[in-house]
Amino acid sequence: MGRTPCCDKVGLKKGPWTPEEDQKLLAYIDEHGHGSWRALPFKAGLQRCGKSCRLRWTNYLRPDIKRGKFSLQEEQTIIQLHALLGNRWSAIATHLPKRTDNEIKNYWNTHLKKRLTKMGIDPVTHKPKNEALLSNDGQSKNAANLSHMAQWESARLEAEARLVRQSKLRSNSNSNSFGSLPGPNEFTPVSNKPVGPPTPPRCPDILKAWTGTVWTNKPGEAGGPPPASLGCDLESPTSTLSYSTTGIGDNTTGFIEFVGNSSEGIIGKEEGEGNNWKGIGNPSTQLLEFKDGMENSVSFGASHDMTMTSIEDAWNPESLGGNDGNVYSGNFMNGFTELLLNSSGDRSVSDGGDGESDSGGDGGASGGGSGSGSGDEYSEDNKNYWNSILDLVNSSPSDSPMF
DNA sequence: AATGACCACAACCGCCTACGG
DNA sequence: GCCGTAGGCGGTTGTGGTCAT
Repeated sequence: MGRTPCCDKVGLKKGPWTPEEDQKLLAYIDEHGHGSWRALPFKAGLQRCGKSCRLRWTNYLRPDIKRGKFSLQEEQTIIQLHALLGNRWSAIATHLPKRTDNEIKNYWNTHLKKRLTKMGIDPVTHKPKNEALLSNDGQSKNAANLSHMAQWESARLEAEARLVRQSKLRSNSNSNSFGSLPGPNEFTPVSNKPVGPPTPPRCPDILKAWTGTVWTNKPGEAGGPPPASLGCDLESPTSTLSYSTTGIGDNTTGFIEFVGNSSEGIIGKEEGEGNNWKGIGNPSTQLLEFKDGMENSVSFGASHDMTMTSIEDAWNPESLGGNDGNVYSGNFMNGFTELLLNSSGDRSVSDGGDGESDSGGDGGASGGGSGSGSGDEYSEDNKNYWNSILDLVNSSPSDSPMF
């Protein structure tokens, strides 16, 4: 409040960086690390404020930044994560290695947002634009469920970020060489301030849990979850998940419990605004409980490889509006991606060569989002859209850096 | 060729939070 | 507990490039 901007000092340069300035900044950080950003400009001989230097470094000069066009998969990931997290660009960026939050934000605002709008999908809610006109019943129920899920994942990411911070604080044994590159938002080459090892992007566990809810069979079987090699194959062999609920969205209590063996500590948030986080346990048995205002509660742990027990009520096919008992009946590349790309009209699928045909059927927001149509169509569109998002999580290739 | 509209992206601004004294 | 500082985050603006007329 009322703090003077760091760039108010007379004589400090603003605006685009010159190659010379870039060179100075690079050379200085390469040799000394950035240390205190405030002191850096003077030491490096730059007529810039520290904040400007930091931004230039994190958004442009950092050696682990990938520049250029976003791949199809990156686009999918951004959309899917945005549907879950909203405009939390830094959180989204943690799932897109080598991309900065600023870059993702810009790309969203200039490309993806428009594309979704074109499709007739509200880029904020990721729902069909005039869904508000639709009747309630099952659809709003579904939306409520999805909203809940998004809340969970959002809260989980928040907790995960805390975990990272804590582990960074604990860690004091790693150098800051440029050789091993951490995630985009974790690169902190401070010479005298060791940082933790780069943490690989982690699987959004809760999404797996969501998708898991509709697996009716065992892994590998038809209707069952994909084998570990297809999803996130994270090493936490003793992790378990138990879940019981009488329905998300009603006033009874749902409960998920993750028990893991991660070596990381316990994280938790207590007494949020309307949401309560509770950290329970020790490094070998972690529990994180989330309660929302509706007395639903979910517990997370920093663990993976969950085993689902009972969850039908929350995420059975009916609650998602499916009739065939299989939410994953659509192939993502043939569904959501095509839907997206077709509507964009300015891109072509270049990888894999699939997904170019089969435009009929349940093609989601067909017709470029005409904005008219029956409630049933919207119901289908909405369903397909979200299913595709969930599908993406589920169908990420094993070598995907994202999940 | 000139000009204006539009687009893409780098950079800035202001607020918030964590942290140390 | 209070205060000041540093750093992070998300929204917005500025600027250069491209396209259409």
